[in-house]
Amino acid sequence: MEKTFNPADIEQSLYQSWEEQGYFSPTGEGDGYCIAIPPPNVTGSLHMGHAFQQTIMDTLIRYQRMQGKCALWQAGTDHAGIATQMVVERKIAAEEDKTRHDYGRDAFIDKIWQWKEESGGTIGEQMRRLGNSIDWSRERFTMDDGMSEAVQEVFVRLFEDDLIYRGKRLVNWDPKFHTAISDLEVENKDKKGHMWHLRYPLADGAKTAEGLDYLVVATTRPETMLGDSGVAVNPEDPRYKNLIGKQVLLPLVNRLIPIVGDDHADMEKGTGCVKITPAHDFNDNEVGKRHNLPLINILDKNAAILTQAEVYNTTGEPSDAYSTDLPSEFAGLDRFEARKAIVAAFDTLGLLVEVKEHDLVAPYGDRSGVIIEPLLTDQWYVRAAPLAGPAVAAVENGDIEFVPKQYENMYNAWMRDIQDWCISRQLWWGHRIPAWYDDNGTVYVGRTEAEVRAKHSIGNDINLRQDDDVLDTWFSSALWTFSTLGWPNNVEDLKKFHSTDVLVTGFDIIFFWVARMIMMTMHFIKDENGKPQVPFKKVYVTGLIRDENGDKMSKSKGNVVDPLDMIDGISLDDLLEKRTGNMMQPKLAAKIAKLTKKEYPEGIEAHGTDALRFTLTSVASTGRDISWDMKRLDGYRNFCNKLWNASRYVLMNTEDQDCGKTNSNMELSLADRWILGQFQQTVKTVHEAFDTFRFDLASQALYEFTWNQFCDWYLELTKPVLFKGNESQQRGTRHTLVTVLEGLLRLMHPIMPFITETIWQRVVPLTNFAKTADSIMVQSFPQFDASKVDTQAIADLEWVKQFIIAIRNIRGEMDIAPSKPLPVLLKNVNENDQRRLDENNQFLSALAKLESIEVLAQGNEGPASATAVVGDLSILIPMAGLIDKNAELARLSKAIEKLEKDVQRIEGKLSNESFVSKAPEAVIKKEQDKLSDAQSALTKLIEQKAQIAAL
RNA sequence: GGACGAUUAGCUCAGUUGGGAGAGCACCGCCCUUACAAGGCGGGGGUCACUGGUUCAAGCCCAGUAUCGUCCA
Repeated sequence: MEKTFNPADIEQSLYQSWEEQGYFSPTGEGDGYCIAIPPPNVTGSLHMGHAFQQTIMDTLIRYQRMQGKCALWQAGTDHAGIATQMVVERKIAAEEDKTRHDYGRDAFIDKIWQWKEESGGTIGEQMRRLGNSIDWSRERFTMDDGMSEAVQEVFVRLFEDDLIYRGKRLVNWDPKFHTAISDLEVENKDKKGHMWHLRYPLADGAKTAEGLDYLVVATTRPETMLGDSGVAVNPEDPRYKNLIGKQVLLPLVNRLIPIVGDDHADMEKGTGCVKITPAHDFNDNEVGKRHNLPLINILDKNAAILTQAEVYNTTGEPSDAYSTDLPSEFAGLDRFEARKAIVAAFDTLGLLVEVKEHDLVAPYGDRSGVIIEPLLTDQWYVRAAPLAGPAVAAVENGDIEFVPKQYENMYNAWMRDIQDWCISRQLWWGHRIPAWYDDNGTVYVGRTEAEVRAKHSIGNDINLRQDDDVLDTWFSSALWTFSTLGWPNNVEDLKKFHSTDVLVTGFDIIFFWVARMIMMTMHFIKDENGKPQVPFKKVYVTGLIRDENGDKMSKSKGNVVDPLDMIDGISLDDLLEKRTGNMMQPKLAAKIAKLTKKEYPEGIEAHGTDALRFTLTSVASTGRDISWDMKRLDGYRNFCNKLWNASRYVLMNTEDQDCGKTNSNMELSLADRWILGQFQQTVKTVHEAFDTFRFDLASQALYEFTWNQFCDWYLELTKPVLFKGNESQQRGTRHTLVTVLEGLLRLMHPIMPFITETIWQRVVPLTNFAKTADSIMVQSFPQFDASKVDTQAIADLEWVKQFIIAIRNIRGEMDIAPSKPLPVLLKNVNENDQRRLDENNQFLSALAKLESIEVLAQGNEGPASATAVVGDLSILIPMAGLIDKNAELARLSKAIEKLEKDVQRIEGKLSNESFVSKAPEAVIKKEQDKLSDAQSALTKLIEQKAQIAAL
């Protein structure tokens, strides 16, 4: 073996061979166990969130596979409507200077498929680098034939069940992408803006209570006044209530619009008068509905002012309630240009009362980054409320469980007042809506045009045109668990693997995806008794991985760390290029470069996949966010190296030697019996941790055992046996070495697949382990065996450790070279001590580096010595020529002080009457034992100090 | 404004029916001891955000305050 662990040498070839051997396929004899991956965006590349969640999924899958389950990790990607369309649009713009319209819809879609063939596999390749044991033969894509069929089927059935409808509604319109988006895709951000106070003259000589012939409305969006169809005042407002039913003459457009009384107008706020623009504001839309105000649309799909307005009644039918004329000077102006122009026009007319600074909340498209415009359009909706009922119940009754539990609150809160889901998108890339219109605009829904014609007896002479729109990508994602398993055609896998067992995901998509999957799945997938099936039994919610300062990682901040760069390493220059290469703004690039140089002056070293995975599991505690710490990754890389070298030691001492595989004539040392027991405890802890999704505790237990028990103590304890023991002792220890290491590797494998496989291949032939195939990943997972926990051995070895540590402590504090063998004298040796001494002389001498051990006769105080206490036993190291008197006095004083504090504290506790009378007996006993131990040690040290002081 | 979460060593974080404050990294001292210097041995370091309450006993339970974060309005 190499002297240092070099992950790059082993990872890729190992992965390839696993994949070729078909080890990722569900072949186990046991029950089905399935995890459906949250499908990454097909245009995406691997980020830390993926690495985090996928490490957890792979750990779970590998664990369950080794537990004998028929384990399937179902993977794939989603088609990411907007994102993918944009990528390809940018590509044809750059390469051919063409737009998608130059191509036309069909040719453009061909172009996207072509792009997908060439570049859609990127993230899959990256996922392989993580060691993910995904059954790639079952990889799915939300636009593939089977899934498209599922989408179509679901749409049609929901429509037939009256759970999908079409309507002209106000939607969140993205003026950059020219599509509607759902509520969830809107981010509301605080922003500094203005509040304009505009004067609206009253019509027909009406006057306010104060005798004014105008109203003043306050608005943050003056440009929308072109679409006003009313003014609202509070019905209780003494200033204006007499005006309800009267009209104002809308300036610039000279439109007579009514004054209505509505609670929406807040007397305390602004001027108390609110202009109502039902076609461009969600609140106004509600007010308009209540008062039957027409909707006047004044914006086109770019959010620029129309030449002619569109007027509709409240049911969305075209209306001639108002003229469609608009002032020509604003036509074609972008909404923000129009704002300036309209404010200027009001000013000119003397109708601008005042402009105030105002904090407002503006809606932004989460992908486009532009301000969303409420716009009146025809869209398709899923009726959410009926679907939400069973979905809420499933979480309530425990069919679905969130881990950690508190996320159930978040889920419930959202589900309680769930809004209908706008599912149509004005894009080309996606599942085209299976709806057709005749020339009268009547809509027919069906799987194909032929089906529609047949069902509704529409002859071929009648023209039918399919809806141009596609479905929201999340619509297909909502079917993920069952459509990937073959629904609606093949139900075999569905039987075996559905409901899936765990969903591992981030809290940020609980609404987008988790909730919708639950609703859709429960509506469509029923068990043999007709009971709705849940898509997954558990939802393990992870936190976000943030940068070292706790900031969210984002490209524009330039603080993104690529997991592959942690695996392979990257130079500073390459990292700078990666972070600033495609920046539009040079200023930002300079800032990012500076930050990067500061954070990673030497770039990033290679750490390997196993170290990355171990780091990720070790920070996976309870669903909270994680500030990424590169130092921790370094630490776990060192851990890999430690394991590597420990294995190197084991192999050096066992390969080509008799490890007791056939010869059972062997003697186990105390250390052997001890480490076997410690290993069992670790097995137990790891099981418990995995079963409760506490990957951090699993990692911690593995780390603690491997480094602090196996390496620091056990391997050292094998040296005296291997170097000086007899045949059967050596055989026993070799046997234990390979047995424990082999088991440990299997125990660690779910978290660290590569290093464990590599070492295991070398170790397993030396053991009696009956392997079932030629890879660690399909072997059985270690099971806890209480019979192998030898409590006597554990107690004895703890004593041995205490003894050794006591001497090392004196060595360390007294600056005695580790190479200097020490003579040791012992006082107060009881029977048990004597037995332990006799049995472990060799261990003690070797690990504490002793020249001799001598038990002093009763009453013999011994020479002036440095002293330590283990139980009743006093350990003396003669000072002569070795130890400075004052140094030893200082050391003793320190130890005495510490003990005195302990004694004082415990005495205080025990002398407290109410403690003694009320605390459980076990607790009191423990305190009493602690006290007598401390007192006894204290007495010994005080005596010792006096003796030395007297010298 | 409402809900939830967080606040523990210099940093990143554990702390599971309330009963001895922990880990990794960083820090200090000694050591190239035949698995490992990406190492070994030893050591220092915390008013568990604050205030009050319950209890024999509070990092943990309760109430309030502060700061930060997230979601919702």
